[in-house]
Amino acid sequence: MSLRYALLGLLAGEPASGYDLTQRFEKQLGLIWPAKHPQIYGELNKLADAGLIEIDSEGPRGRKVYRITDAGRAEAKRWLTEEPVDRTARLEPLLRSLFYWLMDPEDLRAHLAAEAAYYRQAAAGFEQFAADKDGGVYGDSPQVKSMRVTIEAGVKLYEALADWAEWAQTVPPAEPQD
Amino acid sequence: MSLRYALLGLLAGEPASGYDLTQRFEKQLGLIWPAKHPQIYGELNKLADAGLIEIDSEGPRGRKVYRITDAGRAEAKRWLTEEPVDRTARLEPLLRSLFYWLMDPEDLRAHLAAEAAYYRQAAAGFEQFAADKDGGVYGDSPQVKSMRVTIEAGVKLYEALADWAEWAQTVPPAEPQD
DNA sequence: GTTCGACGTGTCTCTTCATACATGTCAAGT
DNA sequence: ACTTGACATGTATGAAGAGACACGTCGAAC
Repeated sequence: MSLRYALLGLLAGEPASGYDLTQRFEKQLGLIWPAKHPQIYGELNKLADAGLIEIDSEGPRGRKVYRITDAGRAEAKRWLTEEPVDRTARLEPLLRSLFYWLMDPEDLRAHLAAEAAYYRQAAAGFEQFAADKDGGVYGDSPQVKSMRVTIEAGVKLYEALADWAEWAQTVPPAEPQD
Repeated sequence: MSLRYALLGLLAGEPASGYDLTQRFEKQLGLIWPAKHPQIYGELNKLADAGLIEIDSEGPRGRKVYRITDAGRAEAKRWLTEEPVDRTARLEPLLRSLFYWLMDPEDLRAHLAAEAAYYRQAAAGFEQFAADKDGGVYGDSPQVKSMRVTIEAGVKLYEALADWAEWAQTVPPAEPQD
């Protein structure tokens, strides 16, 4: 259900086509809410049928730019204020860590090093983004201010994971099991 | 696919029934990898068909205790060392934060306070768990050592989110939009 | 003129997961 | 004797999501 609101929220910021939105998911939203084009196009059609968005203009190659409607804006706001937050997290890397005792120590060392590197780099990516925002590269519209808050969550989250993976490397390995 | 390995990993630690495993997901794993009983029972039957687990004993009320097989242990190890880590994260609260600019400031304040409280409490839960482990309540088997590592991730992660939600409350609200 | 890469929208199929429904057992308290 | 709550395992249905397949367009480089 969240993808529906993600699209609605993005369109509340500015009109966009399915292709535009797919790019944004790929480049910006992938780390917090991934979505592929089949799902996006499908959901856009459902949103249009429901009258929450409408076609703003059509362009070359069948491009359809959508715009949010008043009903859509109201629905987005309703979601934000009335729908309970879904705090479900599904973190495969943490699930794996529960079974580290099954791994050979050398494999585990390599694994944790890769984990730390990945998370540190992801955090750095968010930080770069934050620096650009703070530097005014994107202006200071309300949307940009909210995005800055989201990015801060990304920084803190991925740094926490990087710190964890580094810390885990200092924990003495258990005897290997078979 | 991960649930399959979650069950395999848990059974590598000790034999358990579907009911036992459901309880563990509810009480311990819910915050990092939720799973409900229909999925668990279904997956257990598939694992048994594949010869990765087998029935250890049967008890009252149709209770079936499963035990991991050698093939299952090998498969779990293969997963841990050969399968690429899936670092996909899908965090609805962070997605929401992207659209905070659509909310009325007073609603947002209340929302962030609730977020901070929730994450702080979740972190405290993990910390309590960690303290028990460190206090030796659960012994110091290799499984417990791994779980201690996982718990540390939980602590760091949820504290990061709590810090974020508290920090976000200090960010001056944007002008309300309609 | 052709080729190539980005642009652009869609369908089909399969897996995963959530929710509701369905069924029955056993122990303990009243 | 009866009721209640925990124990215990399943099925049915539908939504969400991933990956493959499918089709067509436009601009730029060669």
